[in-house]
Amino acid sequence: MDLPAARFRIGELSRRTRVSPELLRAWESRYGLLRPERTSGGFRLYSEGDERRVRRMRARVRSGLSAREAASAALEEDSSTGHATAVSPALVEELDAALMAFDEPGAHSTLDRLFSAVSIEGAIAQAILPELRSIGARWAAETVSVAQEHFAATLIRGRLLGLARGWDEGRGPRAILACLPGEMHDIGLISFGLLLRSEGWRIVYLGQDTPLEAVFSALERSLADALVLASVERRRFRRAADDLRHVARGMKIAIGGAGATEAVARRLRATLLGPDPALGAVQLRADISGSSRGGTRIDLTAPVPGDSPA
Amino acid sequence: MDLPAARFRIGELSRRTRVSPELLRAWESRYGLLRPERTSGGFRLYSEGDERRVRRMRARVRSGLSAREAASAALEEDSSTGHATAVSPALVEELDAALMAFDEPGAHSTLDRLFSAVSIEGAIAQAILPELRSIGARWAAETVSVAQEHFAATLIRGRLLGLARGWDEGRGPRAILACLPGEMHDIGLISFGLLLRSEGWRIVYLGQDTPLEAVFSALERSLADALVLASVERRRFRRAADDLRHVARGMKIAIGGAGATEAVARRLRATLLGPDPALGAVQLRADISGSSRGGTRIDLTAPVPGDSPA
DNA sequence: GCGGGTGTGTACATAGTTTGTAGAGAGTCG
DNA sequence: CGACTCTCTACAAACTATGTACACACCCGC
Repeated sequence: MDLPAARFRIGELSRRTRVSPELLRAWESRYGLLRPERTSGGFRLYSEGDERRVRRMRARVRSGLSAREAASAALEEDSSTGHATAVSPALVEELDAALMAFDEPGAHSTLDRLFSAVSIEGAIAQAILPELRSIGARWAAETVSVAQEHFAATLIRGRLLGLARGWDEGRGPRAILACLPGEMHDIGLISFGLLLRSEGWRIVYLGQDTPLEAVFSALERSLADALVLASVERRRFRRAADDLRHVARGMKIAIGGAGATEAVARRLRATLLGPDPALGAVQLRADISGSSRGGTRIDLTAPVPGDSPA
Repeated sequence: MDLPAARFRIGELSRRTRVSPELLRAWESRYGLLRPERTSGGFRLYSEGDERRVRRMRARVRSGLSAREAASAALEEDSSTGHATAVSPALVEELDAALMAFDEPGAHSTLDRLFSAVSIEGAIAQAILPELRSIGARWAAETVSVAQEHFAATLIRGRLLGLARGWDEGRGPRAILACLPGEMHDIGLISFGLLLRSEGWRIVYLGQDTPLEAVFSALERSLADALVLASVERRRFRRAADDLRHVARGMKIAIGGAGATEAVARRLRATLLGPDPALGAVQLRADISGSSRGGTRIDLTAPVPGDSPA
């Protein structure tokens, strides 16, 4: 993972983080956020670590902190936690072993270490979702029992929900997340919400099996920038489509989960989210700021065939 | 995700607490409610502790105290960390107000205080279950909307699941808890689990919609002393009865939820749990140690008509 | 009931702070 | 040479501090 330390200049950092070069320099001189190397001619040379620090700073600012406080938080977090960027495969194996053995304390303690070793988002994207996908695959191949699958999904859902606090605070754009009526598979959607949150969004999470009435009510209240709907079954989208269509006008809608197809997306004038939640979060941000272009699908609801098995 | 001591300015505090900046300053100068740090330029910098204090103040004001008394109460509560044994009705009212107003941060902060004021079990038995029952009643009377009910149930389920850690550790008797296949109403069962846990039991929690296969698998592994099954619908018990009957031999079974009737209990040779989880926990302990006496029914799954509404 | 005092939330004017952005002029890189 | 970057300065918008004023409700003694 330590590649030969790629270095890039301010324009590149600006493009990657969507923070203007002027502002990057201001953050450096005012708050000491960055301490880039220099070329012999004096150009700044940044590393990926700098990029992460900028992202953290930006997320804090979006969550309502002043620039100065955001910078000091981003710097502090930098030094305090020796956050690795990659999850050790051993840890994922350990998680899998605990889940397969119905070892609840073991699984929780592994998850504790996972979350303290890397960011929550990293843990989700690099360990939890891959593990769930792996379980799903083995379940399909019948090398994992229904009981094991159910245990793993229930434990992980509880853990993720425990992380879902203060979702709606701060200042970023706001997304409303809901599973369609009848849909109980919510692990993918919760993961997506956590990743979106780390991108600076505020989340209004409506959960499993959300009555459309609750969706409308949330829309009326919350000045949302986007509505994200998920279901593994296409018929749920079809059933809800008519009611949702007249919402689609003023509102950016995104749909995900195995039931979300291109046809449904066209019908609702919605963005079709791809199978990778991390990419999906970026995609949604891009969509909001203008260009609408369907990328890969996000598998919002089915990292495990039955995360709430039927 | 817990940021290191984030400090924020008055506008952010205002947004978080929904109290105007003018009023925050007035509360500070008039009652000394807050004592924020200052930037070099003189801007106030608040902490999360300040935020909590404002929320407490606001809650007291809403419940009828004068501003001056509310402030002194909020300040006092700050210093006294002593565990009360009874939940203050004001706190329950505050929880209700936050839930009905879709105020997620407010609800979480009220729950935080609830849990820190009394034990988790006390909070559940004295505040959360009554509140859920009250919402259920008002939902039936149509003074609470589907959206409100769904919001409250989803938030509280997430919170309770977050408490469900290390359930299976220790040395007490062990109970396996599961909702029958298809059954999604699990808030009552989780509450029951938490109360049972506080009675010293170890809990194996299988969750919503548990395949019978997962139940059997857990039984084989765990040397359990009791099996607790819940459903709001009688047909789920009927459907599962045959498969469960031959389990009933070596195992103490208890059933609860609106679908659990005396007839079903007789058929499964199970104990019928009453509507009050706290009593139910005591009852189950008594049953295990010998005498089997059905008391009142535990409403394991329906403190809210649709805690996972369909 | 009725004036006057009090408690409380809100509004405003004026001054100062914070922060993102912009431009000039010179230098660097490929 | 063109595109990019450097430093320094400036500036405007948004926010905040302070102090004062005001509207309204409530309570009190009469």
